[in-house]
Amino acid sequence: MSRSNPRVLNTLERAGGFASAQEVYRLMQREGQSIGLTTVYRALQSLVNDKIVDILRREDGEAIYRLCGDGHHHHLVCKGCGDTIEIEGGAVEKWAKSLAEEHGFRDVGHTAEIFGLCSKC
Amino acid sequence: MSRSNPRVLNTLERAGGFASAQEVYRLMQREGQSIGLTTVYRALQSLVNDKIVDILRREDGEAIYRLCGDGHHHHLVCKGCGDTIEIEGGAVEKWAKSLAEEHGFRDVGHTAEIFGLCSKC
DNA sequence: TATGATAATGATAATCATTTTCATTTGTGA
DNA sequence: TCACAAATGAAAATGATTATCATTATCATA
Repeated sequence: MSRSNPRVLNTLERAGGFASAQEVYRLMQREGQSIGLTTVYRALQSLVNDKIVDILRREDGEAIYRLCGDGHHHHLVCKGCGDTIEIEGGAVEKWAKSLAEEHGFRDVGHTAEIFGLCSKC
Repeated sequence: MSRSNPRVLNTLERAGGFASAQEVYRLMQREGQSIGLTTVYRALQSLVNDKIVDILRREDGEAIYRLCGDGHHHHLVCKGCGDTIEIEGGAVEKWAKSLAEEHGFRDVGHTAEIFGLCSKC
């Protein structure tokens, strides 16, 4: 029942490990890969089940899938052109962990994104 | 131009200060209040602009509106029961601001939420 | 009190991401 | 080759949110 289509995973990787289902689909289309939107959704969902990717939300509620595992990082996103810069967030990691422990939370994750207008926009 | 309809705010309060637009609308309907869905959305959006309520997301992406006190803060949310704790994020504020400036971004905002399982769940 | 400008309202239609349905294709083992 | 289960994807359904646009309420002023 492993629907973790390798082409989808590969595309997500090449997208910087950070993209929505629609974006993965459009990217594959543009590259001439033949795939259906449904399959993209199913593959991504399967990757989430297998804990290979993480799911979080954009400001408008659209789901974005993120390769998780070792290199945990955050993003600086331009609201104008959508350009994204990956950044390290050491301070945030510690902040999140200590606060969660302080309140007796376990199995803790966090999201932290910065958005604004880049110099070009 | 203040569209912060007081009936909507009042309903959100009575809903425990934590509900989606659809829920606020359905609640008002059930109570026999005559109001349109559009107005509910506009009123909630206006309350967000006025920083009277906060917007965050359910796991399925639906927006939930949340009465908040003054001041910018973040949330520690339980994935099990939905219980939410408001927290200060001094470290995060500085982190976001300095990183954004470093990359030449302006008009900057950020999100930072921590989620996990609380001690009860 | 009329009048008119402006803001507020809400029914309806449009949008957009996501999920369901279902028929078809593909892979695999007998 | 045959049969059968899993995978695929086109198209329709769903559900939240937003845009349109005509109508209605407000309110200052003539």
